[in-house]
Amino acid sequence: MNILEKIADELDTFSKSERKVAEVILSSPGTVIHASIAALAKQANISEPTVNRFCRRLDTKGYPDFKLHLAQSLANGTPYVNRHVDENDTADEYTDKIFESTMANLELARKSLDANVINRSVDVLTQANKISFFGLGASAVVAHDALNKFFRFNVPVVYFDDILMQRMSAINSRQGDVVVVISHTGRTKSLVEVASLAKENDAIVIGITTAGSPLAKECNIVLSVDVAEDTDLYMPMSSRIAQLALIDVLATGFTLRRGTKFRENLKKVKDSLRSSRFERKD
Amino acid sequence: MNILEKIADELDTFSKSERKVAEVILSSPGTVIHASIAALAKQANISEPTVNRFCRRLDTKGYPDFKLHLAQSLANGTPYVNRHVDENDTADEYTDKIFESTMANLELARKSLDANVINRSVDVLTQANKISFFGLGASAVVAHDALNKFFRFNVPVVYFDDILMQRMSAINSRQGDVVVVISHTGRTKSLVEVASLAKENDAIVIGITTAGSPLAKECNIVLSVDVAEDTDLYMPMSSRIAQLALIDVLATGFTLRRGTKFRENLKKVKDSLRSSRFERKD
DNA sequence: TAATTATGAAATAAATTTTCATTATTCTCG
DNA sequence: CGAGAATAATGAAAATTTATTTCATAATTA
Repeated sequence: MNILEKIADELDTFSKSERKVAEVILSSPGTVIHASIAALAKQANISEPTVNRFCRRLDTKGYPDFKLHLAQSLANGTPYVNRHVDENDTADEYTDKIFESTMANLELARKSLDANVINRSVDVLTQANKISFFGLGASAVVAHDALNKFFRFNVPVVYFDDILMQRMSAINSRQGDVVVVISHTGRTKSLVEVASLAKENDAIVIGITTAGSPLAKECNIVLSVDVAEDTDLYMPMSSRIAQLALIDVLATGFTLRRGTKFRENLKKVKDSLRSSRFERKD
Repeated sequence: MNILEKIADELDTFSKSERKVAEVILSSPGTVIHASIAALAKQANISEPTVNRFCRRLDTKGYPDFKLHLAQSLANGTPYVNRHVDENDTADEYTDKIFESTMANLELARKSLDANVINRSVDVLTQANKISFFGLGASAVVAHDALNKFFRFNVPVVYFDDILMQRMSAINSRQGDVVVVISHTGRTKSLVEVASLAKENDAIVIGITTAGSPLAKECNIVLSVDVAEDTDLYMPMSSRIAQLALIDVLATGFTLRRGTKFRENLKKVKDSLRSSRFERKD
């Protein structure tokens, strides 16, 4: 925990003199980090040893160490945090808030990912005869993106955002096929059914969803991506971006696993697009 | 600027001994903040006054002050930077790198966005009779996502990722229509044509693309999103995520502009999905 | 009122900075 | 090119500043 919060938190447990220092620190931490122990003691009208004891009480090694902690708390001024858009925000404000929330959620998502599961997913994907990506609504976008990426790998890959097509495709799957089912909540009935059908037909089912959800239960491998609830404006926002980053991770793992030759191929795919583009003049 | 970056930046301008300290600091800044000036001097095989002079050179008041700055630099974690995936990275490593690069690029994109342009775009979008989103390849995913969002607003909205459909749609556009054309490079010939056609037919064309690109020249409004080049593995990665965040911003701006009543409507749309979902037990 | 805890003055210790002499480097001019 | 003056860089030691410990006293609690 941030040392400033800690001070605020333990304010009641301090002795009279300690509280005096605490208050001085809380009221202008920015000044304190440049003050000597003598200056701070004077400002708080207490003695230097008391300041020193105060520092130790907060699990620091002494005054200089305490200042270090304090400086770090202050530096963390604006870590990326989920900040909610407000009715009266200007364009500048809501733009910042959305970007920050997105970053905060990516950070969260990153922490929640398990490298072992990613490794296993990559294993499975590299060995697949055919890869299918299924999603609905916002998750359809993620599936669509996955198609775009994996399509370049010259692997049979399909993507459906239509319930019926998904069902039919799932029913027709067979051993060696991999089905990636994407749903943030993991509670969309038809998708859960699709996952279950694919599994019954011997496909390996990878779920990009919340751990413990009904969908997760139907999957062989669950890639769970934690993000804060998408409360803003009732639209999925951060969750899909975290999922997209995960797709990038899987695609990257795939190419790394396939080796150098394979990556030269990728370059060819990219170059093949050149003629459809205006040349760069620089 | 972060003092660590500053040290790295000015490395050439240092004297021999100063460079020694600099290197020790850069290689393990976390240790240094807990070291005394004597310890650091010894570690770098130089004298204490040299360390002191080094600190002053970096515009700090002395060694303790320098440590404070250093601590603050460290507090911000490792600021998100573009780190490229390496051949031999483990799953853990490439996952981290991809997430970090993504966040770094979001930060970049955020800085490059102009609130005025966003405001104008939102103005135009809220007044549109019909909104079209066009993109190809990776940008089709972004257009797809935009459809998903704007569809909820109960506005006529379409999305095409097919060149011919895009052309036809563009030709049929009329005054009051808004066409949003998405392309990171802004050099895809057919999309530039589509933009130009739409403009000729009196639609307002908003481009989500790089400033100064051929596409940008055909647009009435250019929302330029700067990101570092997508060099990794020859696939668009960061650019599309920045674009998606921008779509979030536009959608948010849209709902804010439309007012409270409108947002209640959104909630209804969301609630209408409930029956297709498994209930949450908690 | 005794026991405990909190506090500060003074002494000590530690760390940092300054001073200054020495050494290394760069520049100038023959 | 090279000697030597000028300048800059460096470190040893002293001085100073800062932090910590010790211990006696005051305040609080039991």
